[in-house]
Amino acid sequence: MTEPNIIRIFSVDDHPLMHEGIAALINNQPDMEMVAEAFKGSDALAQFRLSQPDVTLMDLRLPDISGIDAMISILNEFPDARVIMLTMFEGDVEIRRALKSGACGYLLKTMPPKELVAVIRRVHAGKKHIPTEIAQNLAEHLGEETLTAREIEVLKCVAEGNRNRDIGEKLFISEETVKVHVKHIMDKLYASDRTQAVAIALRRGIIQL
Amino acid sequence: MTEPNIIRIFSVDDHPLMHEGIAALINNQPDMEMVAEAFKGSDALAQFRLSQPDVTLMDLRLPDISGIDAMISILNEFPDARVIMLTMFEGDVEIRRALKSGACGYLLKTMPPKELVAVIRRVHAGKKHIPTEIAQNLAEHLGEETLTAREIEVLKCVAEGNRNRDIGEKLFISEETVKVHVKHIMDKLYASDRTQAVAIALRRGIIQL
DNA sequence: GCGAAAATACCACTATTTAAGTATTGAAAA
DNA sequence: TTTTCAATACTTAAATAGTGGTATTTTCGC
Repeated sequence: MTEPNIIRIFSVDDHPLMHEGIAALINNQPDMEMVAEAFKGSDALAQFRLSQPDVTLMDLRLPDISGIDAMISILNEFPDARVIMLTMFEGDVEIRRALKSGACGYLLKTMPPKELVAVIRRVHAGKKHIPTEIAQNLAEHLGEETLTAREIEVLKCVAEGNRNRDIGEKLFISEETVKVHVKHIMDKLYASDRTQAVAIALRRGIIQL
Repeated sequence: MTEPNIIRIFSVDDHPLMHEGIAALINNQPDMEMVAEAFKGSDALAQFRLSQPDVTLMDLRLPDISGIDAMISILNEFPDARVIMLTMFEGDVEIRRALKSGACGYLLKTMPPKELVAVIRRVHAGKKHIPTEIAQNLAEHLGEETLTAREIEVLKCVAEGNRNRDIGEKLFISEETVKVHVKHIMDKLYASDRTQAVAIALRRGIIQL
């Protein structure tokens, strides 16, 4: 039914125009074929089941669930699925999470089309691929400690303008404990105060608005 | 040289894939034609001069200068240019600035392709177009006061984690004056503290990281 | 089970921010 | 030209945040 040696591609993206662009590019390659499209994370698994693609291009930011979670649900059922994360730009935290969760590549949408098809071929051949641009960003924060789940919870409250006392009440812990968390957060993010901590966390994708 | 009644379109976007998508869409329309492309804001004016398009699609976020500034430089030389701002999503401040600077429309990249071509036709016919989605967002912040240039300067320093005293030294004003500015900023943004002020300003596009 | 890391709590102290006023100056707008 | 707005400066007092300790409990990986 399908020709041999044709790389079957599935694209998940909520931007119809980006879909068009990717499809035009893919279908111009003699060794590639676009076999399915999804616009929402919740449709991705079903579409994957139907089309059984060789390579999946997954947008990180989707209207319903995160592209990473959509990928995880696919990998859960199809452990051999090869997924390339395709995104505008996110902080190092998202990249790390995507790779740790099993992504075979992580590409910026600003890349030249040639590079995209090259990476698709590499990934299809069983390799992993991270562009130097992104690898550099990863390296910058390599030795740095990551925030714990509790610290992120606290940081979100801080970003909402809550006082330490109110954060304590919300999370059912004492104000003193909140202070300790905030101090650890500032230390880990190299922030001089809570305000800069929030700004840095937003830039790095640790929290979102 | 060019057929009559064909809408000549110029696209400025730093995403090659988006370019492809837009071009594919445009060239599929019987009454439209893609006549030029630019990937940087600094190239936009020169390309415009060469191609003299009917409608320009301008990405807000470009690698070098802002899409708004690129549009302004075009409108400066060609006051009748019709520019549609095309973007992922930005805060209300950017939208306001784009429209005030002379944009004929402001579209989200998440829109269906049909809508894009419809808006291009409307704009080409001399109308302005803002989708309800965006109009709503604009309305939300309608009566709210805008920050002065000085307040934005101060706010940027706040976001960088500076103390009021240090901000004063940086901007050559007294710490007391900084306090007044910060107070006004918080009042205008309905923030309970400087931290939330920064978070809100980032979301609304008043400052960027 | 052991050791490490995380979350919790308390104390005491200092630094900083925030509130709520008044007031002067220059520039822009009506 | 008057009026408004923005920026500037000051004071006082209270609230909040940040620092540096110690210590207990739980959870997780080895």
